[in-house]
Amino acid sequence: MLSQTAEYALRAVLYLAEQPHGRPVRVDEIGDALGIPANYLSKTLATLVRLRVLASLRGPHGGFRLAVAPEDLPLMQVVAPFDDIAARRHCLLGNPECSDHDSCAAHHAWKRTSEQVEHFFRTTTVADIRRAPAPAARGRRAAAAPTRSRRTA
Amino acid sequence: MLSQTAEYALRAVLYLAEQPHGRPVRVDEIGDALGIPANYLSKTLATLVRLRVLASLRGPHGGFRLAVAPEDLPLMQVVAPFDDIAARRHCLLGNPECSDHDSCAAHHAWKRTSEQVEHFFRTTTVADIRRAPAPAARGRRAAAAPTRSRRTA
DNA sequence: GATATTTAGGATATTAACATCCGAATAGCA
DNA sequence: TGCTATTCGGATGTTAATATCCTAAATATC
Repeated sequence: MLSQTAEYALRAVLYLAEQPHGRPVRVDEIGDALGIPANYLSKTLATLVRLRVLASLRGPHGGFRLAVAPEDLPLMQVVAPFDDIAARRHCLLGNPECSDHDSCAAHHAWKRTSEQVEHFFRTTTVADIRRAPAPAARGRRAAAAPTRSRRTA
Repeated sequence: MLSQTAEYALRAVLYLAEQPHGRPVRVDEIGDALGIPANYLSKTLATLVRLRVLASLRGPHGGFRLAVAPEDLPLMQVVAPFDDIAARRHCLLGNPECSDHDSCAAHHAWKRTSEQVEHFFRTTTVADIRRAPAPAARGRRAAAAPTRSRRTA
C-alpha cells in the first residue's frame, strides 16, 4: 500500500513513539531494531526533521525523537512526504481533468472508497496505532479489564 | 493508486466495453484514443487475453474485444495481474507475520479501510463504470429523465 | 497461394525508486 | 582545545517498472 520509503518512515516514527518520552534514538538502533538500512533511513528521517515531525540531536547521546505528541500526529503527516496519498484520490483512470463536475467514468464509484482511504490517514494518529497494552479492548468497549498485558519493556 | 500498467489495462478495457458489442479494436486505435503507448499496451492486453478477460483476433479486421460481459467483470480481474490490490490489505507496516491473531500495531485500525478498498475492486464491475448517458442522475435519484445525452458515437 | 494486416513476444533502452558510500557539519565531553 | 559520536547531504550504484524496437506467427482478402 505504501511506498517502501513511506513504510520505513511510519515504522520508525512508531518506534520513536514507543520510547520512554523524549529519549533520542540513533539511526543505527532504529535500523537495527526494525531491519531497515540505516543509511537510507537516515535521509528519510532527515526529511521528517525538516518538516518538524521529528527533532534531531547530533553528537553523543544524540539521535531522533518525535517533535509532536503522538496524539497530534496523523499518519498522513508521516507518510505524505514520501507517498502522496491524496493524489490517489483524484482519478482512478489518471485523468488530470477529473472532478465532480467533469467526471471520468469511474469517478462516482471510486469517490467514496478513495475518501475513506484519505480519511483513514488524516484521522488516525500515531497514538492510535502505537503498540498498546490491550489492542482488543480499546475505545468502544469498557477499557477496565485488559485481558493480557503486552508490555515487554 | 494503481500502477501505470494497471491503469492502462483498466482504461483499455473500459474503452472496449464502450464499443458497439463485439467489434474488435486494434491496439493502435486504443493507444491513439487513450494516449497510451501502443507497443506497451500490446503486451498488457496480451496478458489479459491469456487470462481470458479479453479475446484477440489477428489479421485484417482483427483486434481486441472483451471475452466477458462487462456486468460479469469486476475491476479486480482487470487490475490484479498488474497490481496486487489484495496484497495491500495485509499489513500497513509490511510485517509478513501480521494477522488477526498476531497483529502489528496498526492492524486493527487499518483493517477496515483496507477491506473497503478490496471490496470496491471486487464488487465494482466494468459495467458499473462504463460511460453512462447521464452521469449525474444515476442510482439514488429517479433515472427517468436523462438531462443530456452523452452518446457521441 | 501471395500479400497485407494485425497480434505475440523476445531483446533492449530509459527512468525512477531504493540503497550504499563517504566526507562534511555539529555537538557533547575530557 | 581537541576527540569522538552522531546527524547531514552529495555522489554513486542497483533494481524493478516502464517504454521502445524488431521479428515471428496468424488470419482475412485478393
